[in-house]
Amino acid sequence: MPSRRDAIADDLRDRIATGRLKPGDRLPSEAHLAAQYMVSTPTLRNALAALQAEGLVEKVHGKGNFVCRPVRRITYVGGGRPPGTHIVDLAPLSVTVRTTRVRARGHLAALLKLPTGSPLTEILCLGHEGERPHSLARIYIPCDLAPAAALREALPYEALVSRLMELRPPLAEVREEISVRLPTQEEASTLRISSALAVLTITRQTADTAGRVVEAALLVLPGDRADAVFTTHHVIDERPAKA
Amino acid sequence: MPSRRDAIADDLRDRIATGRLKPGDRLPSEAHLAAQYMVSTPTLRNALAALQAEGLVEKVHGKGNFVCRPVRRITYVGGGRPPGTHIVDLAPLSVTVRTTRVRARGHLAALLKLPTGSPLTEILCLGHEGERPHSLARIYIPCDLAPAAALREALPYEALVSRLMELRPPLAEVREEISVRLPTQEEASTLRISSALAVLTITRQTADTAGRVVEAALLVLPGDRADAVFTTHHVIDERPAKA
DNA sequence: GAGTGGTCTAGACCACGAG
DNA sequence: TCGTGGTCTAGACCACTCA
Repeated sequence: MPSRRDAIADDLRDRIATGRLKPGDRLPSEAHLAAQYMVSTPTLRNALAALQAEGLVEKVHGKGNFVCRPVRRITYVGGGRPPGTHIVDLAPLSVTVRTTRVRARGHLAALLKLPTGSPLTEILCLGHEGERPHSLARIYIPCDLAPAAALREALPYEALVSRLMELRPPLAEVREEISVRLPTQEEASTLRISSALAVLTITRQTADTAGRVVEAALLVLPGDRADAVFTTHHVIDERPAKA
Repeated sequence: MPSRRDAIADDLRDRIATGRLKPGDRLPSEAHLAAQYMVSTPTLRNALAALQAEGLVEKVHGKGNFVCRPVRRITYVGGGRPPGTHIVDLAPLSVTVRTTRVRARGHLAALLKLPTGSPLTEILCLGHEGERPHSLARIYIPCDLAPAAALREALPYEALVSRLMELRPPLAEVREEISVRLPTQEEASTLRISSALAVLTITRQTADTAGRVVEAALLVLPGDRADAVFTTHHVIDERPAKA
């Protein structure tokens, strides 16, 4: 037997799917809905929490619950092909960039294969689509490969990427590790997502032909709208069936 | 000001992190904890729900709340290198396999680039580690490439994989699409995870040298213990800076 | 049957947003 | 100020597990 919470969530999902509730619409107040479904407020709120975790409904304190606009999906394309933006390749995208200098420590030092304390340039990117932020990237580069002076704050994102291309030796290997977790409180507020909405994280390690790690990137993408795609080409089987 | 729920969750997290609560331990009953923290049961349960979503605590109806054993992380290695298991490469792993015949429809047909209704062999894999299931894979192969007769139910997983290697033409391209979502109710119960724990899904499309899709795979991995890793090698820059 | 978690109720009080 | 959601309470009743 489905719980009332699930029944209500299903009904609301259906109302949204069939367009009886349209994107951007404000739902009736929780008290109203609770009366309508003849349940108590906590039960109704539980149902809404489910929809919220699915990214269907957005709660705004003091205003109400709103049907989320169907989000344009963000596709992260893996493998870091030399030319081309690599964070996200979608049109109406603005990226806020902030560059600072930090020092490698802990996990980051290991990722870059540098001793703790090595100076790094940190590039903080916040991708936007219209008003809504939708991706967060922290890129770390050893200072000698990207002196902060060469990456002025004022540089727009596109310029920054091509600047990096010039500065760095040709890339040879990209390793991308993907995992899922709940956002930190900071990430949730930066991305303006519910802290119950899981995020896709990509840890990217880029090495040059000599095997030196020239960049480490930590990307955080909201799980409700992010995909990652990897395409691997197998150049002709050189060693036919070894095992 | 942190809510009581968060304060309690933080405290319990800390108790687990510092080993005052050990993996496998049963927590005091909810009523007991509620009294201890001087909150009502719903509030305490909210705190536990947070830990549950993080995979730190497992609730067992009628028995109690238990600290999860630190899960061995599952690493999915992308790029489908010809030899080698591709779902998961960890040692104490048993896979339950079930083979059936189905017909392509909807999304699946598109994925395989086959007309709707085409006969397929479905291979259902459930990866285990000890008692606990930890990965779910549905693999679809056009029947002519893998006649069900050739893949008998009795085949263990390893044998099945090598059998497939023999049957199919050499693979040329693997496309893997990754996303995050909440598990379906069925997936949650099959994997024995909370339905609030996001899963990592991998949709893998494998094509042969002629561009024909020879396999589609839908993988579902619990978000609290699954990673995916992709390594891309850039063979020498053949076309130096096109754009 | 005793103890556990699962679900739900019918309120209370606070914090936020807008007029 | 008023309506909204955010949090919390102190119970009730049911379902499951285990002795």
